[in-house]
Amino acid sequence: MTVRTRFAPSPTGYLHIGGARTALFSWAYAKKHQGQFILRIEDTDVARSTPEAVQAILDGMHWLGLDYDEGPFYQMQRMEKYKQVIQQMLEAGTAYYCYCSKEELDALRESQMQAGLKPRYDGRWRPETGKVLPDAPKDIPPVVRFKNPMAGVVAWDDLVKGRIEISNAELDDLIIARADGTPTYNFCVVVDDWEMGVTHVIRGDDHVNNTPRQINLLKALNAQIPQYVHLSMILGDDGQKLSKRHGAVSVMQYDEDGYLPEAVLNYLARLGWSHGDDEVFSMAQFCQWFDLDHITASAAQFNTEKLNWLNAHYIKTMDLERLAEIVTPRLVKLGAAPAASPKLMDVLALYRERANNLNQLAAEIAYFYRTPAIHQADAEKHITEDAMPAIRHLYQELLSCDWTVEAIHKVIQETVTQFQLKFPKVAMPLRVMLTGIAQSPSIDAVMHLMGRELVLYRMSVYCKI
RNA sequence: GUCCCCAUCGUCUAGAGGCCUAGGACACCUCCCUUUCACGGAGGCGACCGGGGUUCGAAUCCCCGUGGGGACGCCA
Repeated sequence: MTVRTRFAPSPTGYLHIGGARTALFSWAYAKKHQGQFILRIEDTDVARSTPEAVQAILDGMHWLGLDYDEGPFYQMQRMEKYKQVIQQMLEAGTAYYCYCSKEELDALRESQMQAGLKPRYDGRWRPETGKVLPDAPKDIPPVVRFKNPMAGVVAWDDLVKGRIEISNAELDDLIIARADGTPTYNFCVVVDDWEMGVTHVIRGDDHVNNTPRQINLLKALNAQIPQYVHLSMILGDDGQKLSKRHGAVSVMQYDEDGYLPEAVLNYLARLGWSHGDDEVFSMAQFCQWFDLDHITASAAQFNTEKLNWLNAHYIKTMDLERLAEIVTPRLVKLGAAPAASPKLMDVLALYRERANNLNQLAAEIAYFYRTPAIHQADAEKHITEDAMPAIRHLYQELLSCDWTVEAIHKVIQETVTQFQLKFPKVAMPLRVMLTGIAQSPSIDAVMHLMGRELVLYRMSVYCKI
């Protein structure tokens, strides 16, 4: 039997980091077993679902490169199927109409909570042999409830958490169709997973409580029960639960913040899963290695610093041409359109090991393509009167020396020697004049990249020549 | 409240009863490299939640406790 997994987000917000990891694991598991990965949009909550959220999820998946073999399927487009199954269940007696009003149910829940009980539907409209049901009120449109077994336990061997058993006494008759006829989440999931032949349900562990209900539903439909894989949640950097109000950001925000998708993916892959001591690996490698046995059952705290490290690693090692492509728009945003000279790829080759995100990288090289912003404190500290004679001399020498890193270095060295200074005494003011700040790669390499004309121009501003 | 889940360095984790004096990675600290900042290299700091069992032997298995989390919707 081929493996079929799915990612089934509800379009009520963007794709966040937890959802992304769930999608990644589902995707990888399908890839690993040459199976299919299905994308299904669970949009039955019409009030909260939006087309913008659908697009945001699609964008997030695309940015991460999580491609799907089937879908996206939209549950709202599958209404006929659901209604058909509900009708069958009604006829088979595995579901029934319930005429309780919302107010009635709220009151019931309230009183049960008061009494210290688990709030549950009390089965007042559940048909039972020998039981007399009240007359159906004409003014209340009924919901449809599933007739959950009263006795026994539901059990499954969760591929992450191990065996989980829940007593049916803990469960109540859940609503599978609202008063307006639209089916509800647990029911749609069951019908879809069944019909789409999903073999492994990989999802967040906030769904473990839904699993026994879904299994009962599946059994009532005589459907095959899939394997369940419940992933524990991802906590924020501060150890707190991620929520819309607190720290849960769109994966697209990572793009905006200068992260590479391969870094985010690699980071996520290692969050809650491991392969010995391996930390850095490609998605191709991940798909070969990925297994359910090494998924952690406990919650994992997100660590931005480790993500930064991975991001830096990928910036340092990725294809230069692609790096240039990605950095260009970020430079433009800073008002520094990359020009013909110096070649962006050459600049990046020298600078990329210094940055751990793309925005920072763009900001660091911007002065090649626009006037540098002079850092006042650095300027005051390094561009001092006693350094100026040497700088002026150097300016003259640079007018005509060979324009190679070695030649430039030699000229600076000779100047330093001639004026009996330490190397930094000349290099630091030079650095600030050319770049605006006191940190840069090797100054001769920077000058070489910058070109004679620009170097002399920026020096001249200070040399009063 | 009821049910369910979880528990190794600050963080992500390795660990399937002896290989554990508990390994790796991020972060942090020191040193080296160096012309500044980085990168890189070499070291260092640092953990099995507590208590009982089982066993010749427990981070690993069992029980209890504690702590954390989740679920209890005509949301998904």
